[in-house]
Amino acid sequence: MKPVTRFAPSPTGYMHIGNLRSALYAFLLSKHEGGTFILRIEDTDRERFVEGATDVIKETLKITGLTYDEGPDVGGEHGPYIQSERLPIYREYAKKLIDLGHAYYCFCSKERLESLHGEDGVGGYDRHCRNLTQEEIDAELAKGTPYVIRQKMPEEGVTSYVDAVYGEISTENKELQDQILMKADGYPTYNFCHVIDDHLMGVTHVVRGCEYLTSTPKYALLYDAYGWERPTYIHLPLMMGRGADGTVSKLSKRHGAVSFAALLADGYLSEAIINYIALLGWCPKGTENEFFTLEEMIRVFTVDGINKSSAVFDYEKLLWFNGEYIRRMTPMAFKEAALPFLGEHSLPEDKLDMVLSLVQPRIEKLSQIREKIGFFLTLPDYDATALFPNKKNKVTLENAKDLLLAARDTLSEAPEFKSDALFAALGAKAEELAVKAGAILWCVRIAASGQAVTPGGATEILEVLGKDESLLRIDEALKKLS
RNA sequence: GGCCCGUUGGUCAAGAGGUUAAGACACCGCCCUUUCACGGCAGUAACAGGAGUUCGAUUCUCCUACGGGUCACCA
Repeated sequence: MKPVTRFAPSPTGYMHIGNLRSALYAFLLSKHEGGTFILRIEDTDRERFVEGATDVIKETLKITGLTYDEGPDVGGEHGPYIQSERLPIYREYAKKLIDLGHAYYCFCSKERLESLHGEDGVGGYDRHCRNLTQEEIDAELAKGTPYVIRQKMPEEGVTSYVDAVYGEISTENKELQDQILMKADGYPTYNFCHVIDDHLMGVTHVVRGCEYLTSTPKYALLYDAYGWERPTYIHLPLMMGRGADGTVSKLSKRHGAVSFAALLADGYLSEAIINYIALLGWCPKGTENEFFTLEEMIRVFTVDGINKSSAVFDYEKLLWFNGEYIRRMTPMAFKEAALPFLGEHSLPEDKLDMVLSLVQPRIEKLSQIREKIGFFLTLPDYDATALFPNKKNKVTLENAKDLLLAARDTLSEAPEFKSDALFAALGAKAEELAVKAGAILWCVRIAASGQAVTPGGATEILEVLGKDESLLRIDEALKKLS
């Protein structure tokens, strides 16, 4: 039987990369064996519902290439795929569970429930309504008392299941709370509806974060109560973030950009993000390669490569991955990706292409483009006495002016303002003056850019600037040096 | 606090009783070079601690410590 997996996010308005990784693994697991990947929207919390949030989810899956076979917009034989549209189903199954003796009505007020909790907020339900008589239940129902439906946990014994990653997980049944299955507002809780849906949708492998590791026995019990076959559970190690104080905890906003959209906006590439998070908690067998397309991941993905211990999200390494991906882009692809990050500029098309080719190997995320190319647009105010001297090229404040004057002569006579030609001409000039080519090139580059570190060498910068602007900038430098 | 899970260099990680304990990021050095970056080469750095089991434990068991997760009418 081919595996059926699902990604079942809540529409919270943004896609956390931890969630995205869960989606990725679920996708890879099913696709590795040609199975089915389902998208299901878990929107049963009406208070947290965010307008348009479902679109964010769909958009993210589209960009990343995690195409789902069944879901809200693509349909499928197990729909609807939005939980708020499945309410009658949950009611039916809740009723059935009561009849089966594994659930019961609870009429306790929220006030009463709160009084049960200690000052630390920890404390469970005292099962007050667990043993109401049918008469008492009917009376409350007739009165219209608001109620919830709770799962009736076994009072003794042990419930265990085998997780594909963590192995056997056992819990004493006395540790299990009679958790709420149906809320007073008629909506189901996650604890209930995800089980119903997973079963009804034929999900064979439940892939999710390991924050569910300890509550899964309760879900397993639900499967058992209905007489359904339990799915294979695959809990994933958590993605952690390191705070400024050095402590680690579940990756959250205080650790930096954690939503897929925020990462994109910061100039990270979708492919790089996917590649990086794939390797956070999973390691392909039999290869040291770290670069994978989605197709390659599908081919090599196996559950036994999934790690048990949580992993700290390392922005440094993501940045490195991103830089690698940027360097591997075709000039055309890079241009397309870079355009939204360029901002206002006056570069003509041909010059823009050259600038981009200079910048592409030197940035690690697209948002770094602007600062890199700023000097092309306007010459920064710079301190000549600090920038010109350079020991390696034997440039001093004293000879810089002469070198620049010589360069100016050469450049003003240059028939063609192209990098290669200028490089040759300046080289010849250096030879004539018996100085290192580097000396003259250094001076020119500083004058042309006004900064010590630039994308591209001196003559490439000159070509982009053009003859007039280049000479202007050299004159400016000469003024500063005198 | 109860319960559950985890622990290999700063980070991600390979490893499956006998290895010089891989590799990647970061860092450091050198080379290349028209600055920087890229690229190439080299280097620093790890099995949390203690008991067992075993001829032999990073690897198996137990304990401790530390870290994390979970105990909602959130998912």
